[in-house]
Amino acid sequence: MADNKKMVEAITSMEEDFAKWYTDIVRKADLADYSSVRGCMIVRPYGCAIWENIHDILDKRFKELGHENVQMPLFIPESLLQKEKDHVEGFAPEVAWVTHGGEEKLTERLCVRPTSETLFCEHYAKIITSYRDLPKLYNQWCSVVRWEKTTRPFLRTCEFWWQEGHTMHETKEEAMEETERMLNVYADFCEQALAIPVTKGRKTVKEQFAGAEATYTIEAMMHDGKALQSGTSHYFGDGFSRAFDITFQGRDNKPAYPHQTSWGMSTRIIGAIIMTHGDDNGLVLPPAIAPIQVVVLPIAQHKPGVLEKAQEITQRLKKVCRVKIDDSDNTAGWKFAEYEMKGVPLRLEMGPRDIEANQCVLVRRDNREKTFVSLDELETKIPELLQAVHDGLYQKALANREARTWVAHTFDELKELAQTKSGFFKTMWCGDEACELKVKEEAGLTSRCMPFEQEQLGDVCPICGKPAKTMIIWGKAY
RNA sequence: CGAGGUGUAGCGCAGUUGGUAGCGCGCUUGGUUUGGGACCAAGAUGCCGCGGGUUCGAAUCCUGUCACCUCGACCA
Repeated sequence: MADNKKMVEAITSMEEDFAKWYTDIVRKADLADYSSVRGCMIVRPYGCAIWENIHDILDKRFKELGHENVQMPLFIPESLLQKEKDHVEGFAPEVAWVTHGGEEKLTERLCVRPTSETLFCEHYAKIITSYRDLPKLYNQWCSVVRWEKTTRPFLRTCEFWWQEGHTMHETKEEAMEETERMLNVYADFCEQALAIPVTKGRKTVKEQFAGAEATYTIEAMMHDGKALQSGTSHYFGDGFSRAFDITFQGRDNKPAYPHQTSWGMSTRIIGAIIMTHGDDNGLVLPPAIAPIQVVVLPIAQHKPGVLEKAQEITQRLKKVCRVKIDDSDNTAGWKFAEYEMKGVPLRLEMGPRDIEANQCVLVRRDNREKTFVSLDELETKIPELLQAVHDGLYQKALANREARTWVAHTFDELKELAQTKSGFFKTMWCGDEACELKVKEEAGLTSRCMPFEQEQLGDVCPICGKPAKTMIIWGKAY
């Protein structure tokens, strides 16, 4: 049996072709499909369920911190988009334009929102008049469109789903605190819900968001050593406020411009989950966002009592986890492979022999470790094992990041490392964009971030020899 | 946007010097099965990516176009 050709082709191994492995998982785990619209994906129910879980956790957290949800228009009039110079320059090359309504040509083109700063600002100008109106803490869940040239499901699609928070504050300090607070929300979410370790830091001016004064990022490392920007938080100062003429009367009775932030996390994070935890058997999902946390597989289910017992256990477990029973006619082996492909964190096997012994087998997805558990102890054992899977995933991801983090003290060393290794490359940096461009040209690396957790690796910039201002991480990014 | 590659059944693919399309899996029906992708039998499924052209005849040759993949460039 085992010697026969596999009935269903396995996915490409990571080692052989990481990019193909990735798309194999997207398709075979039923996360997403291609559509007839270039660069746009169909998020299938299983992928959608993951996104809904991400949504629910983040949304709850945002609301705890006082944010309110709104829905803005899908379209932005051209004149509105153009109000902030840097912003429009950054986005214009990749916006989609609506030029007609029915057969009639529009007097002004409408762009399909690539992000909604301008819409929020236009609205804020109307509703903010006094310091008593501040802060305004708005968030929107929606999809946006950016006409990307190269697309890959989840990682970069022309349309993607996200949340965008847009807040207005009385003072610079308050806005900067908000920027950092939301970055921390993302970082905690990645580590505690997704089991993805992230590096928090600031983007260089070159990599900063169009129109922002400061952009902060959480950078995650994928299994192949490439970096993925997993969430960003921006501080805008009062640039947009001035451009959109948003003013309020301050406590001192004088007019003032509010200080603004925006922050976002998108469906791209699903790509991060795939590439951080996945293996050659398929997807591996962190329990907190897994649509199915435990799959119950009755073995030899036609034998008397088996199916009934499995259904009874499933009902019971609904109180402690997201559980699904698969009582289809597929063979046990088929089901094992199927739910491994789908990344279900725990599998519960239950056959006639188990039932006789009042036990079942729990198998962890992350390491396939089997545990025999008494049916009376499931309610305590399952949460423990789900936690163990989470911890296992986090530790594995962390170990990969540590193993692929390198330090360079000279430019030659950096170039050498870039040639032979993949991952994060730490160096000191003088802060000049000229050096950043040189690293890109000669080492093929871009700056990922200047981490909040700094290390003193030396006194000079290894690229130009001038005094160093900061430690920076270089890498290749998705 | 540049270089290269691929489009044939739901999926993976074969299809010779042009002659009117096939295999495996999946799917449907019935039966036997079920502790690592089961077996037998009988079925259904094709605008050969799309548009032009050459030809008596095109999946096959020419041409245009669209999509996807890889590597660059670009990108919050």
